[in-house]
Amino acid sequence: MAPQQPPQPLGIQELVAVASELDTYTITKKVKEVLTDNNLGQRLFGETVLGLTQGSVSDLLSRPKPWHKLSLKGREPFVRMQLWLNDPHNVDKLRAMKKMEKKAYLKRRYGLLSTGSDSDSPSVRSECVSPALASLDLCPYSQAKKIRVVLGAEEKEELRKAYLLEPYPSQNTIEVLASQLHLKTNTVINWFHNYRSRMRREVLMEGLQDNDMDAEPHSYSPSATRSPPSEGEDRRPPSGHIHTSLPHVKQEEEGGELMKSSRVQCFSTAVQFPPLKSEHEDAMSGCREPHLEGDEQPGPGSVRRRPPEEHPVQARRRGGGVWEVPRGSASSPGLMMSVSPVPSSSAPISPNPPSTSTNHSLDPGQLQSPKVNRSSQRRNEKMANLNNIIHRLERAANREETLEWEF
DNA sequence: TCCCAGTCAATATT
DNA sequence: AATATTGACTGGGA
Repeated sequence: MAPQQPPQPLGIQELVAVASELDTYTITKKVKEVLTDNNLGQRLFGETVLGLTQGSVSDLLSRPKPWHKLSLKGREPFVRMQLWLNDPHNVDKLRAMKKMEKKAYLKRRYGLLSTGSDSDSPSVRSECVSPALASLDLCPYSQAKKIRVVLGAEEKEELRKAYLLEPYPSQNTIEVLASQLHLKTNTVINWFHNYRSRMRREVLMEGLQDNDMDAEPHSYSPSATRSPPSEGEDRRPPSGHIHTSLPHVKQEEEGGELMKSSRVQCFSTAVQFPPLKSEHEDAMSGCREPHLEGDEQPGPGSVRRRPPEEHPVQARRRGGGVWEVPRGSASSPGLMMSVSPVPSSSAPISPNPPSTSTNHSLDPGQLQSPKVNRSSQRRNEKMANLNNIIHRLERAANREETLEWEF
């Protein structure tokens, strides 16, 4: 479908490699803003621009990891986002794409041609009958949707407790847990992997935002126990430097630059990364400003449908359609994302050897290192503020309907 | 073989 | 309908 999407030969990777530090938080914030403002969904954006599925996009947008904590691969989506933000026609293209999808959908739906059967809208094609009974598989292709294991609240609670005691359970512990909870050992293993990983990220997020952001409680586990991974973590606050505000999407920036290297040609040459520091503020200048503005905006939904489903994943996977702005004219080899003098710790990830320490177990619940203190203090202030507002609202409301205001 | 970062994709929530 | 959550997988590194 994608209009002109020559697979986008790798190139991003090169870009990523030379990209200077990007402020992932600001980027995602901006992206969310643009998407909601224009009524564009994550699915469309993800599949078209990032080559990722909706769930991944949601995850990425809501809890971006700081640049220096990302691996090369992890940086890719952010580079794409930045590229997209810099593309003056980003929204138009996405809209066009949306329109095309809709058209295609209608076509299928009402058989304006295609192989009739309107029955296909959402994922039909799985005449394979119910995933459940109806034969375990049989269906040549569809391996009967894999049934998703859903851990019960109780099980999760147990696992969490176990995690607090042993973030890195031994094979034996795992076995015990598995049998105790009646789960497959793999499920337990996966759970620990996922939990550790998400917990880690959660902590990163705290350090990152904390600054602006509203007092939204973004806690990983809905229910109780939250345990900040006590790992050594060298976490640093936000990706510190980097200007706080991205240039408004469509704003021309000065110089043209682009890479025209034979294979990187796929990128909109006109685009360029934001004026990342470079200039003079070089090294540390950081500190984001307290800018906070409302982000998020309820974007009333609109047309949307399920993907045509070619092949679930594969289809788009392949750079399915990453923007590319032909325009090869005026180009100057420079990449733009200035490879700032200080690639910051070029190291993608900070290895924090978990293994070594066994003393992970501490009651995460409370103890917080000074670093966390600052943020929690801030949070408390915000909380207090919110409570205050709520309180006043309540009082105001009470004047009218006393009852309904039970919180 | 173990861990992790990234993702997918089925479900849950909004 | 759109977005968020989360168990399972994949590919890399040590």
